[in-house]
Amino acid sequence: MAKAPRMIDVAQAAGVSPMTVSRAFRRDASVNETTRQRILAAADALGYVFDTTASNLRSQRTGFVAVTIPSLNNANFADTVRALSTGLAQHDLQILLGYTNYDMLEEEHLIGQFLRRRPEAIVVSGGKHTDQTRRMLANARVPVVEIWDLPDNPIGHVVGFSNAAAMAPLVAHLFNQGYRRIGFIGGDEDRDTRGLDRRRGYVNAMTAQGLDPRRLVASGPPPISMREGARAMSTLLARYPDIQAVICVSDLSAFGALTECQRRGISVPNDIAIAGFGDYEIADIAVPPLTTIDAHASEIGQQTAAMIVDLLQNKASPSEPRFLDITPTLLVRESTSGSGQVFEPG
Amino acid sequence: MAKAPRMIDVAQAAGVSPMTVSRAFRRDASVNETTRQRILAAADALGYVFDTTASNLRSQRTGFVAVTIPSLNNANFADTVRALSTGLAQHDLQILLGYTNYDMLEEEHLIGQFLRRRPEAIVVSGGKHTDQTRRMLANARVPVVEIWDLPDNPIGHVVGFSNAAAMAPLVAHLFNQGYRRIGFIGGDEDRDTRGLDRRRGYVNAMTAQGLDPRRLVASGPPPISMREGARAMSTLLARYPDIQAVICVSDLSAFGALTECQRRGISVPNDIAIAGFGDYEIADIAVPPLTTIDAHASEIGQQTAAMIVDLLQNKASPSEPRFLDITPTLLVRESTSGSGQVFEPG
DNA sequence: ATGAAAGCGCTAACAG
DNA sequence: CTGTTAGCGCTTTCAT
Repeated sequence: MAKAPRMIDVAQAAGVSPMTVSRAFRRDASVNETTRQRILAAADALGYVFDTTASNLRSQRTGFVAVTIPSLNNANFADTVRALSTGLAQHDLQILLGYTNYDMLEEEHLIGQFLRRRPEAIVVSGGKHTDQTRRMLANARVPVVEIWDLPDNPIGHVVGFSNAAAMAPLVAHLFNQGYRRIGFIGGDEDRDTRGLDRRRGYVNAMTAQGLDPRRLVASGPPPISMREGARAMSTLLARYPDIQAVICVSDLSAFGALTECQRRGISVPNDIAIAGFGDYEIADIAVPPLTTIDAHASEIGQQTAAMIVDLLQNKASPSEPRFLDITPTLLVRESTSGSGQVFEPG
Repeated sequence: MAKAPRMIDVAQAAGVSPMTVSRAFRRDASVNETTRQRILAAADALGYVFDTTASNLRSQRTGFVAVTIPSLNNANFADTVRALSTGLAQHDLQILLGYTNYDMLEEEHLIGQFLRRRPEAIVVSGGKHTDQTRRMLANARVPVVEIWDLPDNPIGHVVGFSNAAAMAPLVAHLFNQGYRRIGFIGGDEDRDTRGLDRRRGYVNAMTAQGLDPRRLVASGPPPISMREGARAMSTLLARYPDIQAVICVSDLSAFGALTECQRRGISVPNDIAIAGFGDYEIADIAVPPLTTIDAHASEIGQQTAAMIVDLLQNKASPSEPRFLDITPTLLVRESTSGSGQVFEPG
């Protein structure tokens, strides 16, 4: 079993210099088409595999984009990553994916590891990070994009939305439907920053409507689960028997809450209305379908990819931080008595 | 804005040679603890970030393990990847994750790209690949592990189970419960190889029990969705009105089927029994809870990580291909009239 | 425990 | 369109 062939072996086999082989393996390079074919054939015959490792060092470009998300197993983040990945792949950029498990220290560790691999851009979920993480990102000398949030004090660029503001149209919708005693399930864990933001948004919106915002039940630490949603619904029913409607931090807990109602013979939406967040498939197919908020996960990924590609192409002129607000959309479904129309928040 | 510091800058600041800095940045290296502290302090002061890119080239080790899965947004694969990632991280191995979108040509492309990055091991989902992919993997000079399947003709190592054989205990269970007219939803798309295997397993098991295995309905191309499960249930009810029980290729389609029954006022399991595959959270929390098959997704990831770590440590002696069968477990729940006990298939 | 020399495999920069 | 030279930033190897 011989040693793996290198570029110089291909060059010799094809009767050219290594430089020409190098050019032949890139798209933009100016190599005679006939020569190129001969080189690729020689490479194939030898079983040559291009060594990105050496290329990266010499060219000072890795083609990596580091991405951290809280959880791998979350349809929303998966959609964002998929769109991001697709958009980046068209420009030969490859995602280096890490999940933080909703832990800012884990994120710090991941970012530290990723930076050593010299990514060309960095994407982080959320706007809350440890000081050390902020420092590392600020010094990273590559574009940083915070997604799925609208941080007060962004590190670099932003593609996201306000998790707090997103709740207002939903509270308004429930109010318009006649609901007054509206509860909230989820988001009292420090780690679940987006959950906390939604909870805060609920409190603000309720207060603004002159309603009592204190019917709050935790749904356990992230990741948000259906089971915890069901348990929280139990607690809510015991603690606030007069409850008329409940907003859940996620469609997963919302569905869990719905099942708890089913088990108890409580009719949704006749007895209690339920709404979620995220427009997961379960929300659409549940019986009854759940009112929810579409955060446009794919579009966040798509726009982030576009932004990164653009930033890398114009890297000579370090542009201003960009701030892209992808406003979520309220989807009214039967679980809150609606008739299925879509409201774009004002 | 000065150039990013290199190892030699840290060496000068700490009054040592670059070689000592290099050693200080690795765990096993023999560097005086005082010196090490001085070096790390100097590195910190300079804002030095270790360059893995150069390290990779010189040491001919990247720390990458390439992993391809069909879909990012699938709780089973996510669980496997999480366990795999955790197990590998303890040995400074980092996953390079790609998703094939259930497309063997996409897989081929991904593997080709990944090989250029010189991964130290490769993990692929399933045992069906293009010839070109098989060739690339066979020539990769690193361990290859096929997971989530038990291929007839493995490329290298295997950690998985027979998707076909997994169906037998479920068919037997339904038979024992008295069901005879049992249908199957899912898996007639070429791309969905595991779905096809389960369908084949259903046909085999039904035939073995002397039952009619022809009540089959497709549930569309992967990824498997709840919506398609509901649609397939409609078709099944129209086509085979005498149906008593239905096995679905996944818990997602099983839940979709359940919702279709709910919409039609069909009682599960009184009128029709429903079973799924994968032990997704939805199966446990649905009303009624769904009988399913736990494929032990996390354990597959864990065992794969352990195998890779072991193979890399003993790389001097190229061992025999290893073949690890992680037998799935049948979980009987209310949706098939069971009372909740667990059967380990004989 | 530390250092000096050499080079991993490719490509930037320049030349023609 | 193609070639030559040098070197990316680390670590292997050998020495002390």
